[in-house]
Amino acid sequence: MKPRILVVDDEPEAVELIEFNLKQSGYTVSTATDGAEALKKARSQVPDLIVLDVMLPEMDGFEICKTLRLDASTSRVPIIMLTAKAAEIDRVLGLELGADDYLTKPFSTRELLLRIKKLLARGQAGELSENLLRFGDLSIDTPRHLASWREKPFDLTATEFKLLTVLAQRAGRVQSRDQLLRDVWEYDSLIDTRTVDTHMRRLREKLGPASKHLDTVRGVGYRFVE
Amino acid sequence: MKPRILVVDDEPEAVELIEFNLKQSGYTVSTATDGAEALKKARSQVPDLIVLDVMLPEMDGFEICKTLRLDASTSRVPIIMLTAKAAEIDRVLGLELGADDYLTKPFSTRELLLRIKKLLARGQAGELSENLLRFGDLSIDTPRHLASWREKPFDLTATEFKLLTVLAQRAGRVQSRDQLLRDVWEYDSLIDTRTVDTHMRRLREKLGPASKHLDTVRGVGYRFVE
DNA sequence: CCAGACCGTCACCAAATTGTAACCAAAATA
DNA sequence: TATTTTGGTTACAATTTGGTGACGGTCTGG
Repeated sequence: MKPRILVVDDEPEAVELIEFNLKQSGYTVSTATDGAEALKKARSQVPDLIVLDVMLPEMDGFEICKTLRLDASTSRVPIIMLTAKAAEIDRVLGLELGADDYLTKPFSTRELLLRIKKLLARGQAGELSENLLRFGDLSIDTPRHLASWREKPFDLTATEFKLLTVLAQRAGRVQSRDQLLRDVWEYDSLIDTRTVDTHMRRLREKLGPASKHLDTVRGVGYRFVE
Repeated sequence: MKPRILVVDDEPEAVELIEFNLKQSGYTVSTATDGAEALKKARSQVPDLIVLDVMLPEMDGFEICKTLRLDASTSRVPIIMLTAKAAEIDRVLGLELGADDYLTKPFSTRELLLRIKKLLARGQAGELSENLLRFGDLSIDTPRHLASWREKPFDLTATEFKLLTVLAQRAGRVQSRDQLLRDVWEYDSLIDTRTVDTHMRRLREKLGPASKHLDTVRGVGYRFVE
């Protein structure tokens, strides 16, 4: 999936130049030449990154940036500001505006491409790493309470999801049935340890091909393998 | 594209005066001299702004304002109220009516033009983005306390609206009942209660087709899906 | 003061989930 | 090979969970 980038600048030649280079590099590009158009496009199809010139007629880049930050859907889109004056930099990157990077004109295309690449990478890493576990085609998203195989979610019950999560979080290490009972069921007492087996079966059944990640270690317990 | 403005006043001379000045300033103007006519015109071709006199025969400006706010297509049109008494101002601008600005008669034409310009500018720039959540046909406008489906507003109570808002703001992430109690009801205590469920039911009922966004995650809580 | 809106609870019900036991197959052991 | 141990599988009853309708209390605008 090609990342979508919105380029905003009031000078058509500048836009064209950037657009050409970005497309060369494999991005999908949309453009705008004034604030209203920029906001409209940013909202109708939220881009993965925005390149935004500060100097614009009517609504300037600062305004646009601030506005985008206030809107839920666009508040996290990385923004690279293009600015003429070095003096503006602090404001651009500071809390008030919260742009993610800047370039002073004139800038080299290579430089712009590098910054874009960096920001896109950061976005993908940061967002996913924290609460999202990924093992090839299998992904587990804790806050959403969704586990999926190739983006197709499984229909897991609460216990099954927790069991899978606990195992995946300790991927590689064998977990005894007692450990699982403690961590998944939060029982002090001794419920039948065969309960774990039954849940493992159900989990495997629902996971289908993804159940290859669930190993039985005979005489010990279960293990999640990558 | 010239902004369209609807002027409503029962005194023909007043209407004429305003109309003349607005046209001078490059606006397209339509007029009405009573409530029924005003509503009809406002609906048939939604204006970009309405100048509305409070004192009108039969249906007064308050009524019209309220009615316009309830109608999907006109609920966001900025309204400037013309009022004789300073005492009415609170009510005009408050939540009940939600006019966007007011002028006490007599007023200078220059003043009116300034207010109009300000409101129209706001409308184009910030208004839509600021605190407006959009999920396909469903939109939630926090400051206006208005949630709507294809621009048709729901008739939600305060609690229902807040519940919807909190869920939508954390779209995707499951919220436990305890979390919802804390964030929507601002309870500290974790009393066992079915209150959340009941409100979800009422909310779903009112949302109709839009309730497809509201997922139940059995054993965990509720989730707003996009 | 009253009617109506709004809200928190409760009781009930259907459905989903879950723990357990009984049974079977495979692996380990002798 | 026979026996024992371990884990998989099936079935089922008990429990949990959430949806729903109803009720009474409170607040508010008229």
